[in-house]
Amino acid sequence: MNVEEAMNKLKEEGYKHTDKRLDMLQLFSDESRYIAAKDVLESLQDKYKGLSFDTIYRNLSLFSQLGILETTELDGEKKFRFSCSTDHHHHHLICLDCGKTKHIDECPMVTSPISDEGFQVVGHKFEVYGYCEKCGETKRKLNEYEKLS
Amino acid sequence: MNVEEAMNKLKEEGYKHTDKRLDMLQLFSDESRYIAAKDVLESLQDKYKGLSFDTIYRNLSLFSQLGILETTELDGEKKFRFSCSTDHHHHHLICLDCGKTKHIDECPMVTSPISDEGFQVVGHKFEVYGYCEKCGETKRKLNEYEKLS
DNA sequence: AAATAAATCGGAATGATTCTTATGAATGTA
DNA sequence: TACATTCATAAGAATCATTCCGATTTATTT
Repeated sequence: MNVEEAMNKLKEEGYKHTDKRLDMLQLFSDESRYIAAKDVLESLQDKYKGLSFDTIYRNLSLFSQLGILETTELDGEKKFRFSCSTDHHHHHLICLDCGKTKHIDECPMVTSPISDEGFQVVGHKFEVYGYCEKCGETKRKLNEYEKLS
Repeated sequence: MNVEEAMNKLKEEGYKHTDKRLDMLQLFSDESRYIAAKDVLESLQDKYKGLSFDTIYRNLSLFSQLGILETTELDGEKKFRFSCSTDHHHHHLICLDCGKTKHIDECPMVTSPISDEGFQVVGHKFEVYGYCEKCGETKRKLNEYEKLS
């Protein structure tokens, strides 16, 4: 999935092509990380001065419905990222600071699937959390600084 | 961990013993399921007429800090359950309707641990979602009913 | 260019959670 | 037991993310 494919999908499904939608998709396509609604707004409100939260949320939710974006819930916020183009099922390692992700190819539900007669299984979530190199370094420096004062 | 141990832990750490805390813990100990703050309030406000959300949230967060409760975020809400007494690391299968849980003994981070030089890993989440027997049955019946009308 | 259906704005409404301030309750000590 | 101290609580205000609504604007179709 890329921006062009996503825009085509929108048109196919009867949704309109707008500059805001294009820019939103471009934003996600540029970064392999989870982004919250407020960050999307922030990125675009220079270009679109009256940009409303409603527009952001409506489009994020539309994009998710259409499979253009993946979503997760973290730290009290819904976060979104461009759907990975790899065609195999996978999970992510996620930076708790900046949302940056890395693929995890193994899926526990594939390697040792959970099934239970008492439960009808409909989905699963496997996420590994940590700090990416950059954010880890920032934390280390801040920590050092704190110790000085 | 049981209610008594939890109350002892509170005292050890300098927190006071109150009836509300006891009842909250009792509520969790009775049920092996994830419960949201509003449900805790609902369960206790017959007995404690002026019971405030603040009390619930403050205590839930205290219990979590002390390791008395486990927590997860689901459907836009923080949910809590009594810490499992088993001493080995494990995960849960969770009913999306009522929060009921079942243990999953296998952990993907143990069977095939994820590590990455670029990321400093600090945690992970593995949850399987579904519907328990009871809620699945309810859904089936509702569905049938919808078709009739 | 006009018609129409969808998208957007702006702000109000909602729902979960946290904060604040004054009051009340539990514990330790005399 | 009485008192002081410290923690816990109530009530409601404040905050934050998210959704909803009515009026207006824009993209597409004709």
